[in-house]
Amino acid sequence: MNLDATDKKILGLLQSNAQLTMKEIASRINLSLTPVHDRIRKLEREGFIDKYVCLLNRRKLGKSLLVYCNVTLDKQRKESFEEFNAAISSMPEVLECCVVSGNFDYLLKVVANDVEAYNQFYQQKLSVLNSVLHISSFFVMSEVKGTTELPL
Amino acid sequence: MNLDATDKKILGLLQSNAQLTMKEIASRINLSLTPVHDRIRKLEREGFIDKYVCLLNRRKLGKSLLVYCNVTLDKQRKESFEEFNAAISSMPEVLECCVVSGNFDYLLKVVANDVEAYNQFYQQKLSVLNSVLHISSFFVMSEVKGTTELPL
DNA sequence: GTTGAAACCGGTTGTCT
DNA sequence: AGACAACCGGTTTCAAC
Repeated sequence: MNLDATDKKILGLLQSNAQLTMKEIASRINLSLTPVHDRIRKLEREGFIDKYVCLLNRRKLGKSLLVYCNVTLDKQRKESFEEFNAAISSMPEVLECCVVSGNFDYLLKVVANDVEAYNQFYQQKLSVLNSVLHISSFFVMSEVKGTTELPL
Repeated sequence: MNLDATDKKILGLLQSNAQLTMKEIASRINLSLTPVHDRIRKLEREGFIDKYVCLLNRRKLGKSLLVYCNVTLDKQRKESFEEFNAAISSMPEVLECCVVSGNFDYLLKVVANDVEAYNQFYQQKLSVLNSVLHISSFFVMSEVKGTTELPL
C-alpha cells in the first residue's frame, strides 16, 4: 500500500501526539471526520502504526543514567548469538540492542539509576554471560535529541 | 512526589499500550474508576508521563536503514558544540543524539531509506558542518530489541 | 478508597452525495 | 472518497458512603 500526502500528515500528527482527537486532526488537515477515521483505521490495519504508547520521564523515575555499550561476542562458540539475544531480551534495563557492522558486535542502550546501579548490571548481568568476550561502556553526559518520530 | 506500587502498575500498563481504557486498567489492578482516573491525571500533571505518541513502523515507511555514528568535533573552535547541537536538532533523519564519554564526542542514531540516502545525508548534511572533525558510521544489521518502555 | 448518576464528548456506523 | 447525522461507549465530575 502507498501513502499519500494526507496519510503522511495524519501519521505526523499522531506520532507527535497520539491524544489528538479525530476532530482536531480533521480540522488541521481540512477534512471531515469520516475520512480521518477510515484512514487511521487503515494505517493501523496495514501496520504503518505499530502501537500507541506513553513516554515516561526517565529522570522522574530515577533512571538518570544512560549508557551505550559496545559488546563483542565470543564467536568461537556457535551458540553465542542466540544465547546473548535471549539474555538481552529479558533485561528491562536494556532499551535498545542491535547487531552492528564494524569492529564490535552489538550496540546496547542501557538505563540505570546511577553509576553504582550500572556497575551492578555490568558485573552481575552482562559480563557473566558466557557469550560475552568484551564490553566497553560510554556514559551519556548530555542528551541533545531523543525522539521517536520518524521522518515522513 | 513518590510513586507507590499502584502508580507503577498504571505507568507500566500505559507505556505498553496507551489506548487501554480506564475501565480496563481499573479491572487489571483491581481498583475502581475514580482512583485510576485521578492517579493518571496526577502522573501527567507531575511530569512522570511526558507524552502520548504512536510508534510508526520504520520498514513500512521505507526507512529500512538504521545507522549509529560517532562524531568528533573540532574542539579548537569554541562555537562547535552550539553549532552542532543546533544543526542536529533540525535534522529529521537524526532520532537520537547525545554527548558521550570516551574517545569521541557524539553518538547519533540516524534513519535513512537506503545506503545511498544515508550517503547523501552523510556527505551533504553531516560532514559539511564546520564543527565536525571526524565521523564513523556503524550500520545496524539486525535489531534485537528496541523499546521505549522504562523499567519500573 | 467505592458506588452510582448525569453531562459531555469523542468514536463509530450507516446513509447520502 | 468525503459529508452528515444518529448512536454508543468512555471520560469526567459530582454526590454520598
